Amino acid sequence: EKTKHKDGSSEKHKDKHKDRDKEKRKEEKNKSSGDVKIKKEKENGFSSPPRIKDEPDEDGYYASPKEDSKPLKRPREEDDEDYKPKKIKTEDIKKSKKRKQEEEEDNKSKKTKSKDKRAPEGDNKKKKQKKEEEQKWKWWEEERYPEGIKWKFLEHKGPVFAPPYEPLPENVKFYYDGKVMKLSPKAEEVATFFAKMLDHEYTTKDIFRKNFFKDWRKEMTSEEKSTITNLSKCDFTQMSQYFKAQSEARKQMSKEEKQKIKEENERLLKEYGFCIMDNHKERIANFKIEPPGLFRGRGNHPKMGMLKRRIMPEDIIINCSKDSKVPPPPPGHKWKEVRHDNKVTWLVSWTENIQGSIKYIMLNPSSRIKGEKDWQKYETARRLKKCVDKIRNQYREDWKSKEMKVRQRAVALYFIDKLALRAGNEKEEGETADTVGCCSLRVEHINLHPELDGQEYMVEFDFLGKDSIRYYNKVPVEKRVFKNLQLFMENKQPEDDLFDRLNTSILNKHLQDLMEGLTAKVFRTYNASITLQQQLKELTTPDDNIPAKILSYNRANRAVAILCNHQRAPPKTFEKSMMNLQTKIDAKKDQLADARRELKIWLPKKKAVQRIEEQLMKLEVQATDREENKQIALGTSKLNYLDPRISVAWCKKWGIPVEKIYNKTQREKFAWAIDMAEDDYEF
DNA sequence: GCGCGAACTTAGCACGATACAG
DNA sequence: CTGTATCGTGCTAAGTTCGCGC
Repeated sequence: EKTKHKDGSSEKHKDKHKDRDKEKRKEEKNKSSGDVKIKKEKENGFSSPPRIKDEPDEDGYYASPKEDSKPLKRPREEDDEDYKPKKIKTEDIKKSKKRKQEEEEDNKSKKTKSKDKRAPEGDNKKKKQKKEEEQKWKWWEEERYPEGIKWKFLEHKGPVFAPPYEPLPENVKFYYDGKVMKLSPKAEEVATFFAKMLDHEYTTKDIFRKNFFKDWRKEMTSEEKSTITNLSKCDFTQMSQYFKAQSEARKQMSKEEKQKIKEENERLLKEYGFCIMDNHKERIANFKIEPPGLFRGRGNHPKMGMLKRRIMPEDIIINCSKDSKVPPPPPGHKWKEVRHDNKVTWLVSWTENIQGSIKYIMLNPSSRIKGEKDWQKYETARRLKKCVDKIRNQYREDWKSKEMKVRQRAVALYFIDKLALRAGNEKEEGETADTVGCCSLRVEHINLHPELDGQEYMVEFDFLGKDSIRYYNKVPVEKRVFKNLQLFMENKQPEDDLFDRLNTSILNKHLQDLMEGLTAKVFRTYNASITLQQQLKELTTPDDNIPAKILSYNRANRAVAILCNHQRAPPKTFEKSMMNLQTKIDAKKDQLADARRELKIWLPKKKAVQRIEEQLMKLEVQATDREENKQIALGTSKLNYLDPRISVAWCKKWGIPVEKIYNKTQREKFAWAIDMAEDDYEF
């Protein structure tokens, strides 16, 4: 009975999606065809990491032998316990009880040994060697604040505003309907935004033009408004050429001029790029306010072309501590508000005019406040590791449930787990591009094949996900899942929701019951990290040299990127650069042949031959790596999904310098992991 | 339980800086 | 030394999650 659809559910959804233009959507992003598809299929084995291997081994897992010798002072989960009693909120107390049972033993063995760094209020180290100390500050060895409190002291200089508009020189003309027309400053500024984009394809798109023109007219004087009634009669070519010349001139600048600009940027960074948070100087991520311009969303965005207005001090909310020096607004201006909220991490905020959402200035990933959160994220994923088998068994049971919503939840969770899909919140139609995640999948996004490519129960996914990146995948599923999907699709239109009894809120609430802190995205983190760990084990050959090992690392990384569908447009110069590399390889081969010939005559050349062999090998590895990486982006997973301790441990185990894996910025972000992970770290 | 805003993480791309080849 | 390929960074859009008020 209960598995039947509610009456009218189909109707409701039909209505909701009625004017979506399916065809356009399909066309939108076909860049992900060909190679990626093939690779995806080839490496699909990685999509569902081998379950058996992942089982935590009861004894060895929680306490790794090395842990004792480490001054790991703040085992996260323990700390939580410490702080919980102080909390007032009933919900937190409930949580803490639950957690106590579940995982008290985790990290138990980690002793807090080193004595020097405890005091958080900046003691003896405050003054002496300040710079060096700051650079090396190991926040991960200090105590955390109780949950909810983000800082005690915060001082900063406020944001850097976009440079003011510089009117065009007199000789740069704008023509309307063939006649020269002098625009008012405001109208001119907006016109220049359009002129700068003239070469982009999207200035030819109807929506873009319509949105732009509407917003442009708002900036015009009434006279301009009455004259300029048709965008197609506007001639921006002189403006466009002027800007091209400008950017050309910038490139041609002398060394001194470039140096001057560089110095100016450094000055800005020094002055505005840092804040003081709790006795430490921390780098700010985005201290510059976004300049005005024309909005270009990703994919087929209904608001493309709209004017992103200039942000003024009067729009700005400053957040800092009461006892700090409040940054002064620019002369003649006032802040919208100054507040002192230490329950949040941002320093500056304003409301943006396209979606009406709030934008923030926050700290750099290397900061304590971001790093702690990142660390915590991976600890949550590791907790999932401990109970993932139970959860998997549970959702498999739920496939048989009498209740439709339980079945839908269980199938959705299966997708999230197996395919690392995103949760998929509902989106307001007409506000953003039409993209979906798991819970918001529609019937039209999947195709069921009882048999395909020689496999049974195949599901073919084809939809646009975050950033309108296409997700295309064919996966075999269990019979029960297949049957359920058939049931969910019964009597529905293509534009109806596949999971009509489910949304992210319902799903996450359920997950919360399965494990504290569990949400849909934890599965992505967990599966990404466990895949990396498992792939590294599988792919690393002990006898390989360093370049070959790094290729293995990149391949493991790639498996994750494919799992998470992190694509990129193939670099514009890809073919060319591959050819260059091939040329080099051929040259190296010749050189090797020559050297070998000489060797026969003159034995001491042996070393030279070896060197050339090594160089050749390096080049070949590089070529393979590049080819395999054509449309895969490794950065996103490396930065957001892979527990850095896995990579650090791998580097230590095989004697690979960590610089080969992480560049400077990444090493700063992952300083905590580089410092604490030993070669035997287990995710 | 729902809708909504706030806060914070995740995302790809453009472009400038840097390395490298000629 | 200069032009070009590659790499790193900045930018900011687009997600997820949480908590609040009804």
